[in-house]
Amino acid sequence: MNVIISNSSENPIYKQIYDQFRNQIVTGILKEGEALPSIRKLAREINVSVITTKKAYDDLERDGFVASVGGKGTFVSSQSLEFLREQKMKMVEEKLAEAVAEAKILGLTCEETEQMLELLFREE
Amino acid sequence: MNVIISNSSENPIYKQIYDQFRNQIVTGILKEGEALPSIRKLAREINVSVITTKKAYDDLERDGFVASVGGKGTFVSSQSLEFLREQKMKMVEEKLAEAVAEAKILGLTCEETEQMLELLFREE
Amino acid sequence: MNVIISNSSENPIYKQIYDQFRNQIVTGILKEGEALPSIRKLAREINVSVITTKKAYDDLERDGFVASVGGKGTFVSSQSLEFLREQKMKMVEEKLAEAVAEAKILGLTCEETEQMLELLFREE
Amino acid sequence: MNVIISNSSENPIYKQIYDQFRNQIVTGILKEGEALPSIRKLAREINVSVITTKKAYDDLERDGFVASVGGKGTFVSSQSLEFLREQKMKMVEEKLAEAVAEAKILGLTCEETEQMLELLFREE
DNA sequence: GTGGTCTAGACCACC
DNA sequence: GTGGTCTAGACCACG
Repeated sequence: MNVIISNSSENPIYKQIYDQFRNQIVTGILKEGEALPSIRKLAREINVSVITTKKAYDDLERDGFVASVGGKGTFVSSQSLEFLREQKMKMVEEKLAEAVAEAKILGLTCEETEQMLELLFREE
Repeated sequence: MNVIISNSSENPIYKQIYDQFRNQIVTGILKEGEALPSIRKLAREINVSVITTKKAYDDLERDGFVASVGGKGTFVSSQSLEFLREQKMKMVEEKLAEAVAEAKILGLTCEETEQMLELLFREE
Repeated sequence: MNVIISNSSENPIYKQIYDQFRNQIVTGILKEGEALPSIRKLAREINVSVITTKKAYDDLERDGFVASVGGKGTFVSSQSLEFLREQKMKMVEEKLAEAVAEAKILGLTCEETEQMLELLFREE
Repeated sequence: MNVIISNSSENPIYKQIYDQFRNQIVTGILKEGEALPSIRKLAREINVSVITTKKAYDDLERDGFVASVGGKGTFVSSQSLEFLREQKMKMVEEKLAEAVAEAKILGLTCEETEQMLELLFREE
């Protein structure tokens, strides 16, 4: 199973599930047409309520990453590489924008911030 | 009044108050020894409950930015420039680390991420 | 219920709750992973406001004794015996330091103070 | 002036004044019949309200340490050495009792606590 | 059910 | 006036 849940995370469980599948889809680990585990099977394996896995799958479907087929299962939607790339950029950009906003407020220069970014990239 | 509250923000009100005063302190807008508005005056002006402003001030005190003196008021603590600089870095680094983690997961290179950062810095 | 509140105590109620849970944790009566009563259940049982029990739990969390998990409950954190022993020592030392300061001001010798301590220990 | 006030102390100002005069009396620094500074003079010198110094003097009088003579001033009461010694012991004992109570709750032995006391005595 | 947040009042000690 | 504490409700997200 490619989903790992942390009870101590600040993120709600349904969001953790959502994020991990979305990441696997945009990075190509889960490919177009591939089936996700059934909500019940997943719920059993990671020990959460079916309601919780259902909510994660609903959100994935709402955002166009998967499609539910009644009585069959849930499958990765077909998407252009373009779309996937855009999604990736958007996800990083959101987080990055917050950091930049903070840096601006605090009067850090672009160069200082870049140095921090490089350090963080090399780490770990 | 130097505090602006957004009810539609995902951040709780007390956090918004906390953030804004913390920003003003680390950037030197509020200086050592200066008084913050009283919890009741602030509560009145931004239309929130006293308990909410109190919680923000409690958190600021816990983190060493201000000191509350019963019957007197709440004042910016004296702290080294060192400390302020460290705080600034820490605040940006936290956000930046999230962005970098996301970028790594999605397979972006350090250079690509830096380009996005530069763009965001120039913007707006 | 292992919590007893005195309205006539000089300590605020949230502090009384905090102290009693902290004591039970450092002495091992409450063990790692064990659940504390929910803030609402506790509030009902000892007849105080929810906000008061919440404040006690917040403080316990801030000091690393428990972890609150939204929608789940509040649980004793895992911590080393080392940490617990240190906490114990710190708690007694704080009070003892006050007594020693007073004794010094008043010109009592170490021996005199020790005798008082022994008497107090044998008592009751 | 033998009174020092700390605005950052958790003790209210009137209590700080009370404590310092009481200490000076029981240790014999202020002797029987000696005059305390007038409430107004003291208030001016330590920069607090007259109401505050008045409250401290009232409490000292209530507890038998000084006597106010209308239009004259405030003077240290005559007291037996016996009484002073008892007061001293009582003051230390109160603080010590708290420490011992805490130590007992936490399962520390008398010997362990004595060792801490000795350490604290030698320090500083 | 749980915790997280918030409101609109209130009383107190202190200055 | 100030901060410190408390109450008795309420709504929300989460499971």
